[in-house]
Amino acid sequence: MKTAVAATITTALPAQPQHEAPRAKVGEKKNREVDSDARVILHFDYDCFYASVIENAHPALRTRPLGVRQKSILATCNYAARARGVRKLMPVTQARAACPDLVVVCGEDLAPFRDASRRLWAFLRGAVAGARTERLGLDEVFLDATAAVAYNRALLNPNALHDSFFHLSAQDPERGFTFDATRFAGCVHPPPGGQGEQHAGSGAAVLDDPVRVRLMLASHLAGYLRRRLEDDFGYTSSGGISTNKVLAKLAGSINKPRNQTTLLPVQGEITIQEFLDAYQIREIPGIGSRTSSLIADHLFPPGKAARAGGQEPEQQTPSGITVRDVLRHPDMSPALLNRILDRPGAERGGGKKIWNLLHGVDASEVKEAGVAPTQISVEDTYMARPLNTVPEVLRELHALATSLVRRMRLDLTTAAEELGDPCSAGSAGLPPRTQQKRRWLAYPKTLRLSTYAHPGKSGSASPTSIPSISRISRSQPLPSFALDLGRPCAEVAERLVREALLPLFRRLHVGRAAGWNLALLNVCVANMVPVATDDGNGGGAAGGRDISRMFRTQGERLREWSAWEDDTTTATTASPSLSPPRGGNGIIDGEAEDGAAANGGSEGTNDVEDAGSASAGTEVWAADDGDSDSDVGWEDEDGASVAQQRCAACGHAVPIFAMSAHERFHAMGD
DNA sequence: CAGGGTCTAT
DNA sequence: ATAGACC
Repeated sequence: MKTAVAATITTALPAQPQHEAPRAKVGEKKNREVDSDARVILHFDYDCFYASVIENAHPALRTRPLGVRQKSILATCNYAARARGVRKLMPVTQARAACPDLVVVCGEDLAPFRDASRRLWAFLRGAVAGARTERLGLDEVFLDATAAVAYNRALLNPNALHDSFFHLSAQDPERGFTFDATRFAGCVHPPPGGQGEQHAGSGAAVLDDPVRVRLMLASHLAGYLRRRLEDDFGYTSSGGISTNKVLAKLAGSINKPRNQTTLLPVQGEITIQEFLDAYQIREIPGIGSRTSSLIADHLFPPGKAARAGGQEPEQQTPSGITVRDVLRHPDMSPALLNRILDRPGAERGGGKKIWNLLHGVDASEVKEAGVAPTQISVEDTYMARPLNTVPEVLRELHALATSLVRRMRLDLTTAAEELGDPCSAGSAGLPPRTQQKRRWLAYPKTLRLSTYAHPGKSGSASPTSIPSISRISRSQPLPSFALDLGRPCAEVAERLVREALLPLFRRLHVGRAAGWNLALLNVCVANMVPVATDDGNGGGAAGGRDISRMFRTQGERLREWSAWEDDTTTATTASPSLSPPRGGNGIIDGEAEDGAAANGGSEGTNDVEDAGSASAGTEVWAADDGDSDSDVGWEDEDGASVAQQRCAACGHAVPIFAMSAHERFHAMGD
């Protein structure tokens, strides 16, 4: 049946062009590596992610200006706060000055963010058969939808474009959504209407340009996925749709909160290049601060004439140098960039890579990440009061080691499914009180300790531009007792400190017995070795995702889509609900405790005082927990109210989609 | 500045 | 094994 549907529609369509000629590209004659527009890449960026996680756990905060604090700065803030002048990375004091009733929540424990990120990612990776997904940090995801888009393009019926159906799986024809193929979903850049552009509405005319059709289809896919992220999980996002990663990401930033943009490369380089030209080079993903300043310094040597903008000698940070400035520079070429960027440790084809990025060319693939991380690290900074004595260092090492061991157990183990033991068949109710048996998915071979000395004190370096003399590290094999699941985290951690971390510390700081002025400690495990499993593929890196490889070649994609193995198992097991075995606090408690803790001394005080005297902080928490309702009703865009449930634990009214997140926070606090 | 994380080059 | 660059 399923195949019948597909086959019918397929044969009703004219055969696909065997190969679409790649557009001519900058530097095409030199090099074949320039990417054709063959791919379709989506980029998702969850709007102010940390703040959204907090809001989902405490919906009453949604309507209030909210900032998420890490140490003394705001890691992020919601849009209500931004409307009142609060910005990302703004010092807390400054933010409070700008917005006195700002609600500030501590975001130093990343566990809730990590958890939310993983669930959203699990959804995205299971949503589109044959797609590969890559996570960038906690709040961004790339999705290579080339195969799915090709499949759906072949199924398009030119006579019923308004009533199209996007298939998310070739196996299950029911899985998908309807859409209007005569238009794009969301915004398009450059905006329609310019140049000699046809209006998109005119029937099959739209189908003429293959790249355009693919991106149109992809825009609907992105729109659908974003809607589900919002409706099912409570997370709004910004989406970018284009033909490679760098363009997709840039596209997504054009229309920021809760919107999406499809970047059309179709009018040839001119459009794309004009679009890119105005960006400061630092804003191009893949061009970091180091590269930017090397280029800026070369083009406009410091101490010489002012720049095009005629600005004052600003910080060298944003540099003001635009893509156009670089590309218009006399003699500019990949080779010149290579020379500019050449330094010990520099990437080999570095100049060419930057050159390509500046032209919107990016051949890098969307890398499907493994289930297990390749590295786990835990760190804390001590800018306000650097560490100088052995007892201080020991105390911090112990704290770090404890959370490291906890993280290892959380992220590197999985519930052990006893293969020959169907005892656990009644799995709905786990055996009460018994520890869930866990098994290592992968284990780290290496333990590393890094430190870095306070820049301002005694170790004089120019604090502004060069963070060069920063981290130093030593590593050694991870002792095997670290993998002992039978002992409490704290016990393992203690032994780890004594037998491994302290020796590493001595190796790092030979000579001085004290007085290191340490502003940072980082403990890390790395070099993960996948543990073999019975299911045929190693539990680690690429496990189980090889199948997506099958969809890469154009010629075979249809057949492969039809041959797609049932992916429902992967989809459902992809969202592991590891119950957090943490004894920690909810975020709110964490904030209160943070302020009261003896630990920091310096930065906690502000929060406590503010919370106590200034109305904002505590009031909200109190109202949030106890008083069930001054609650502003939940409304969606049109003002219709959103279905809510009462939380059994706290009685708070919570939108249904947010309930699971809300409950998790209770679970963590208890 | 924060707290992580990934990849690359020696 | 260690550092650097990017996010």
